[in-house]
Order: sequence, then C-alpha cells, then structure tokens
Amino acid sequence: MPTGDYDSKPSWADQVEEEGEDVEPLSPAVEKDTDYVLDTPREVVNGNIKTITEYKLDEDDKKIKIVRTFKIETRKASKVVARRKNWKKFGNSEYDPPGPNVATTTVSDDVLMTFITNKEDLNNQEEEDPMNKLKGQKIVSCRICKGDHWTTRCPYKDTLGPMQKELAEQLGLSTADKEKVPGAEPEPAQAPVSKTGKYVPPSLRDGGSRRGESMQPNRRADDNATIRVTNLSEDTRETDLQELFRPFGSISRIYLAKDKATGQSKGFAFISFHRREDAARAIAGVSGFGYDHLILNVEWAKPSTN
DNA sequence: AATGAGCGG
Repeated sequence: MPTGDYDSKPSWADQVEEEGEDVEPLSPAVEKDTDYVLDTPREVVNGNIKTITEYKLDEDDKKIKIVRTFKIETRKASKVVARRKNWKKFGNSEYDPPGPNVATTTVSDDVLMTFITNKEDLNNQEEEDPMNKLKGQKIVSCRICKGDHWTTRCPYKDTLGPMQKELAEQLGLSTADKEKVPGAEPEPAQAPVSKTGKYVPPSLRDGGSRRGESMQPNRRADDNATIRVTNLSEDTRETDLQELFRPFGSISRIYLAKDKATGQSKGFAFISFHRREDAARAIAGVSGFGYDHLILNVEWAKPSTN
C-alpha cells in the first residue's frame, strides 16, 4: 500500500470524485457559449457509477450528446496490473530503484473501471460487423429460382412464377377447407371471385389457363427490343419519338432522358418495342436519319443498370 | 458525349 508523502499530489481517483462533487449545472450564460459546452466533458460520480457527459459536433455540424457510464470498482490488483508493475522505467524515473518515487509518482488503491455502455463504441462495432458479414454474400436471391437476381428479373418469371403462384393458391384453398368448421355459416350464394376471398388475377382464374387479355405482356421480363437513340435535339419530346418510331411497330415504352431538376432533355432516349424485329428495322431505318438539323444515331440499348 | 427510373427483400 502507499507509503510516503501524500501532500505532493492527490490521487487522480480522488480528483475525479472531487470534480464530480463540484459539478454544478451550467449557468444559462455559459450554456450559450458553444465552445465551452462542446469542449468540457462533465463527470459525475454517483456511488460507484461515474457518468461522463460531453457534447460534440457530428458530421452534419449538429450537436450530439455523448454519455459514457462507468462502474468504478476497487479490487485487489489483477494479473494485468501485476504485469504492468514489471514494466521498465523510463523518462525521469529511468534509473529509479524499484517501487514508486514520491517525487514523480502518486500511488493509490487500484481503481478498475469496468466498461458498461458506450454508445459511440457500440455504433462503431455495429458499423463494422455487418460489413464483414456481408463480404462474399449474395445481396439478392430470387424467390422463384433462388438465382442471384431480383424476382422481377427472373428469366423464369413468365413460366415458373405463375406455376408456383397457382400451386400456392391451391395449397391456400386446401388449408382453408381443413379449417372450415362443419355447420358454420354457409358461403354467400353469389359466385365469389375466389373461395378464400383473396384476389385472384385474371390470368389465374378458371384454372389459370387464361392469359391476361387487357394486360400487356410483361415487357420488362426480356427487354431485348429496346433501342437507344442519341443526338436528339433538345426540344425533341416523347410525342415526337412516338411519331418517329411508330411506323416500325408497336412501341411498349419511350424514355426520354431528362435532367431531373430542370427537365432539360439530355438528347438521348430509349424506345422499347414489343417485337425485336421491329426494333431492328427501326435501327436500320432511323440511324443516320436527319432530324431537326441533327443526324440521329440509333443502336441496340444495353440492359439498364439495376 | 451520352445506357433511364423504380420496384422490392
């Protein structure tokens, strides 16, 4: 245990406690001084719990409050501390004999601070761990074929997808039948769209043999009939493109690239046809075509970035 | 000169 003169320096642990007792609520005048508030962590010791409160500016220059809570324990020296006592002396104490020199060293009871919570550190850990987990992992998995793409982009969207849906629908019906209590309220006499009351898309009604009539076929599924038109004049509009390309076949979509903010045309567009042959003829027919004092360039579009 | 948005999970 400590020996010698204690008047030279007080124990830092004592200091903490004294400061803790001294802390007063900041006067309004001081609180308005941002720098003071930001730079001065407040330490409060309550029993064996020490709370440090400080204010910082985050990336958005917004003031954030950081509260750290520690448990202060007094214990017999741990192994770690024992090992530390064997460290080689350095600086002004380099040639001192073993043991503390009261001129440079304050010895006190061992004070161990056990970490309880620290929001900052917790956040940092959460930022790093998911990143490691994500490494080498697939981001998306198709619900239809488990492939490495979104369900909506699945190549089997038009074949496997509807089959699975139908299957699920049948299963849903059979379980609903099992749950049905005999003698319960009878179903309404009027023919329902579905026995379960769930919505059934037209293509799946009547045994699912019908194709959607009013609905256009899924144009996104295989978009191999899209062309890119460049060198459009700035005042070309969708309707102009529609007029220009309609003669080659049925168009499913026109996208004229525009600046999102200003609405200004970027001078290129994507035209999707229903049939690839029409798109091919459009390329042949319009590429090199003089339009609004400019020579249009038309080629196959690369698949858009998802 | 230039390869869209948005939908999800």
